[in-house]
Amino acid sequence: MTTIKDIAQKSKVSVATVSYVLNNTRWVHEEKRKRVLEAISELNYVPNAVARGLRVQKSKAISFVVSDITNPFYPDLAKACEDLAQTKGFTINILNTDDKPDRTQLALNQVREGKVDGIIVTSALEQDREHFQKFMEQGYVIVLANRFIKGLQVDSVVADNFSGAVMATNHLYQLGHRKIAFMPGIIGSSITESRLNGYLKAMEDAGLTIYPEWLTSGEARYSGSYNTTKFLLGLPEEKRPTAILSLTDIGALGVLDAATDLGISVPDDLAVIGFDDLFISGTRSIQLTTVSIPRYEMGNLATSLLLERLEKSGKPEFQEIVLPVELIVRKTCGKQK
Amino acid sequence: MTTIKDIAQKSKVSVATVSYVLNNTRWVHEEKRKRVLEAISELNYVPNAVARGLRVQKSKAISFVVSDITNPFYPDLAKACEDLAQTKGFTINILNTDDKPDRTQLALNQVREGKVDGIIVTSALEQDREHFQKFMEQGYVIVLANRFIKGLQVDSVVADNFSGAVMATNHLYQLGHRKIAFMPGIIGSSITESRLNGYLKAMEDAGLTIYPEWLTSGEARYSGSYNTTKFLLGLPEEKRPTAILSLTDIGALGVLDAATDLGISVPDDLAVIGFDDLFISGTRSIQLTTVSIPRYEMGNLATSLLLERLEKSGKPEFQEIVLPVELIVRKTCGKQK
DNA sequence: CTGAAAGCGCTTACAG
DNA sequence: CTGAAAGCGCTTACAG
Repeated sequence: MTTIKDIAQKSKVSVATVSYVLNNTRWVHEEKRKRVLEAISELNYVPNAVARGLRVQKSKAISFVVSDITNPFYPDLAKACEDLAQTKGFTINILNTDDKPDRTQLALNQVREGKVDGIIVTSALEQDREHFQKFMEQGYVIVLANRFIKGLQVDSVVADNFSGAVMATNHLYQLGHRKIAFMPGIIGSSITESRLNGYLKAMEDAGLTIYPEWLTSGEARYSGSYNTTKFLLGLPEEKRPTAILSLTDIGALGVLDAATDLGISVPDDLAVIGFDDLFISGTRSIQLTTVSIPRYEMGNLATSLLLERLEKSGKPEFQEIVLPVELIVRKTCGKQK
Repeated sequence: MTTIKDIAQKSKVSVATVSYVLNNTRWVHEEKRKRVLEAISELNYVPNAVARGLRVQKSKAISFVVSDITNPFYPDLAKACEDLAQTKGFTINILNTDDKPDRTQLALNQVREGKVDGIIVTSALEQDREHFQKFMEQGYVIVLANRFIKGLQVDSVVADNFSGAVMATNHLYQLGHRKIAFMPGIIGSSITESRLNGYLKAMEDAGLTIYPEWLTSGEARYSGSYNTTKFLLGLPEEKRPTAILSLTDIGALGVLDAATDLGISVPDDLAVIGFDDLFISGTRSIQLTTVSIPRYEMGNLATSLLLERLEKSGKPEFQEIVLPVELIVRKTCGKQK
């Protein structure tokens, strides 16, 4: 491995000078400068980032934590993060938590260990609150994206999930549906809560009744949604929903498949709406009506918030950004009944 | 920030001793040991990984490079990598190349800079050959997954793409198809090449003719495949394929949608087969016949190859693993004609 | 304009 | 069983 010392020797200057030309951080006599540059290219030298990091106490890396990168929702976020980070010379670490709090701790430790300078978490849960609180008190920087934690003072960028759920529910109502079920996701997630609240509000405003059986899911993935749908569609006539609002598009796929397997046709006998607007949802074979979440923008903003806070170590106001969402009407709700 | 020195002072031992209890690397008198442990938990100390990394010349991190994490094929690979890496205390960096060679260079530099110990690249291209060659000559470690580079001496784990294409083509042939088109992907990728060769071989063995127009794609994504399909289906009768073999499932979705938009029904008027067997492909609305690629296993093996090579610095034989694939027959090819 | 030297926070021979 | 000290490869006050 060739180091700065080798370059210094070969070009007959001090290591200091090499460092200065490397970083362009002070004027160096043209001739020396040239010698240094030559030595660098001859010896194929690339500076050691770890040594530099130790010295300047910065790693130029950030962690991006997701609950499951395998869920097509997250790669878009991660991509946005990497795209921006890369232009600033930052490297990005991915960490899957599977929504397990101890995995999130692992991510926090990456910054305590100095491996990364800051962290973006898209998988915040209510039970993380104290850990995050303490983490920030220790002076570390974190920004929340996608899911926030109520009342926690921290930078965050989320979608307007409440309004999204209201819009979706109203859409169903306007189409003539009166028995509208909502399938919540994991508890402790602000997404489940905001969307549930939006649904509840819209149902109440419409004077519709909600059967407790409708709110049992707790699992927004494909198979959980598939099973819940079979349960819902097996309910006695009066309680059997004519419309299902799924927490995610992936979940909605489970709803669709369960309906198919039950011989129930969508949208004629059942309306379904998802959340996210994944690429796949727009496909001719799916045509899912859904609430679109601006994922790329969310990842981008979260990253720029983090990078900003990393630059200026002051303690400016925390920013809580809420991104607007949009109802994308396609084919899974059908026409006016 | 609290350092090993603080712990040493507080517990009245040397920093060496602290280090030894931290790493459990030599026997320490029980009493001192206890004092150290107490100090650690009282001061909430966590060792600095960067300093350690500099000292031992290891970062305990690896890079995982993909062409585009947004393509649902890759997250499964990445997940496998992280799952395994995490159990060994390794952290993983994700880097998207968009199939641009200079981005790949960035990844190589991450290891030259000491940020990561090794690298798994799933997006190798023929034009990377020399860079990888030199990289390895410099003593750095790399393993190729998914795509390999012919003749390059390096650890690799890929799927048996050739056989997959043969199986797919034969399936179509047995169903009665005689005009079977193949839509290649990016050139320089071993995947395009192996699958193309498999297709060519099967077509030849069956004595079928191939029109050059059939091989024009060069784009395995959705929109490229969509457009190519429109082109193929617009060909004069004799050259118009009755079956299309897409390089990927995502591409096959484009084929499906183009057919739909053209009013051509699948599988009655057009058979389509993909590659990958993404989750979505098995869904009731898609039911895509496809060649399944064992992604998770591929990521897992690649990671364990890398980790192995990182441990034993000797130069054992390079391993070239080829994973078997499977034809998953679903609904997009229909019955015997 | 330039260099010698301290120091970032660790680990690990070396000596006792 | 334990400690003082060198050193990993850089950057950056400090002094000239």
